[in-house]
Amino acid sequence: MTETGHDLAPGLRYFPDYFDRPAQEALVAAIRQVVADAPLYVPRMPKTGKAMSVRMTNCGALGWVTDKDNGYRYQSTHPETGRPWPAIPETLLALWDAVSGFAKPPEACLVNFYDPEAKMGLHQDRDETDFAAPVVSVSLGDQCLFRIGGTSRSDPTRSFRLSSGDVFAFGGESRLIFHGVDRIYPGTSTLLRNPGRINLTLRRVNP
DNA sequence: CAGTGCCT
DNA sequence: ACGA
Repeated sequence: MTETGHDLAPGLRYFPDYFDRPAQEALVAAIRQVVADAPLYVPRMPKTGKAMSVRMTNCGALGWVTDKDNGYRYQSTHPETGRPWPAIPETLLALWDAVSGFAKPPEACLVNFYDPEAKMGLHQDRDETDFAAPVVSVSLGDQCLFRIGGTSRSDPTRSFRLSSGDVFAFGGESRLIFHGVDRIYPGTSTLLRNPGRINLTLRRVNP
């Protein structure tokens, strides 16, 4: 495992190619099982009801969801099936143990599927009740242009071209940084059957 | 403002 | 930069 910490803000950690190809394939198989149980759906913005460009699902005790009427929140059931979210795959729990430095396990794993046109605007992950634990993020499939700023929206930003198997963690002073995905580079990975990218985000929600 | 749509 |  390699960690590139240099030139990154305190609390930000980047592990390029954390997962090798066989591990990525195993992770994709596990995520396919999650999606078979908890289908991808289109999340909607609070108040406007505007569709986001990514499709989402979750695994874990809690999942991050958003809709027009109730906005951003965590809940224990899939918004369309009403069923509890499936368990977080073991590989991801092991990743959390290796990288988070946090004793308690993650409660939520948000699964975001980006097709080639999908984007995610700059935002903070701030719907958790406790920010002591880091957010741990895994990239699978096509490369993307990932942008990170600071804790204020107006802070300057830097961009990274993330590849399949890369892991990013934001903790400490960087737990609440703004971050987003500006573009997907279709055809840059053979991991998935279809062009696009999967992002997995592990979070601790409650203290 | 987890958005869009300009602009350079 | 916007207007929700």
